[in-house]
Amino acid sequence: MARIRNRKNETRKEVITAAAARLFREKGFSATGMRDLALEVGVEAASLYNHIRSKAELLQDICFRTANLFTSQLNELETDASLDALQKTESVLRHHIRMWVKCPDLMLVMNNEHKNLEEPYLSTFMNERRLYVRRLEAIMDEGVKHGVVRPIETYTAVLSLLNVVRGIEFWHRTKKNISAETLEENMVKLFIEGLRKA
Amino acid sequence: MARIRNRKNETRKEVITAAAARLFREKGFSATGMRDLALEVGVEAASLYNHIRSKAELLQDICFRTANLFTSQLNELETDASLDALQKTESVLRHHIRMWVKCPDLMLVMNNEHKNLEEPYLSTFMNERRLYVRRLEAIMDEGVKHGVVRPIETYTAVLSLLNVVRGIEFWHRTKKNISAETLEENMVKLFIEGLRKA
DNA sequence: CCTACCGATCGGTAGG
DNA sequence: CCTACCGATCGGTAGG
Repeated sequence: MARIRNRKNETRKEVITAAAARLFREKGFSATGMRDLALEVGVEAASLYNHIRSKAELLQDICFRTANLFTSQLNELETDASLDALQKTESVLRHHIRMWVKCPDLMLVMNNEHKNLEEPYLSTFMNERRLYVRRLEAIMDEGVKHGVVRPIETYTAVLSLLNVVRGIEFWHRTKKNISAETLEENMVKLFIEGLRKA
Repeated sequence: MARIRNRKNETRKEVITAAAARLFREKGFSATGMRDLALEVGVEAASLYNHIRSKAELLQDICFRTANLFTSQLNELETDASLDALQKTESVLRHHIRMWVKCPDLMLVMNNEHKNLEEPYLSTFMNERRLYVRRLEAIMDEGVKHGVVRPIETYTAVLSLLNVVRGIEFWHRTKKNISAETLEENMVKLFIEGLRKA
């Protein structure tokens, strides 16, 4: 029994989740009503429940599926022996930049609204995030040890990397006259040059 | 008629506002109920209204009073002829770091919850923020022109500066074994070295 | 996918 | 600062 798909080949549930991400971003999870969401999708509120289990489930989907896009990139990267630690760091940074450029709704909801997750999802999410940070730290530590990264407190550097890219939200709003590619190159240069051992 | 103050010399309204900032940070503005706030302060919900006008007013206070701490620092800095543009940038960065270290609740609520402001406050806030960004851009542009800042797209650099420091939220949670001073020096070095003309 | 509706909770007020 | 309470709105369900 094939699911009904729209022109963009999305199932009804995917349409609802994308609309939810947009609204959760704009108004916040808690301030977004199921009636707002229904209006956005073009049905009555009660009809949403034929496709989703609850409002909470929408947030879980958004947070965990987005987080997985980062974990899986890191999985591939860690096993790549052709890159040194600074190159790996740059690759992670570029992945973050591209995600912020491509799907700011998902990134903002994951970053700002995950606190609305219910247990046990909240704890799982926080643990996954902590682990991700530690893995990045390990890469940078290796870079310092091998002399490609300036001797710096790598914990601070990881926190900085994860957050510099949040400026892209602002860039999205104003668009400016600068392309996504230029933005990426500028951010990479700024950050990686701050990191590179002279 | 002197207002009643507690041991920390805070008026009742100040106590309520500080508690509100903590809750708005933890749960978000919309998910925080006046009954939650009342519980935190130790009174009944109805009693809060002897000190504040509305829930919305609490958010306005937090957002605008915090924003003003940045505008006034910038006002002083701009008229200081003894500093070059890179030194001014460093001074702004240090101010941001110290604010995130000192009052993370205010910083997080201002940054994540200002979207819940009602008009005309929302527009006023967004305009003030846009202006602040432009003033920082002007400082960095001057730095590029005078050859103290690496020739980079300064808009990107400003967005980066405003956001690198958000990592401090994470630092607060874990504490690690690194002091606020070390954190500040690390962040400043990382960012300013990325900016400085070689 | 809709109409009709539920119990719970929301921000806030009246009156003392 | 409290008790008592209001209308509105919330997420979600029943039944078709």
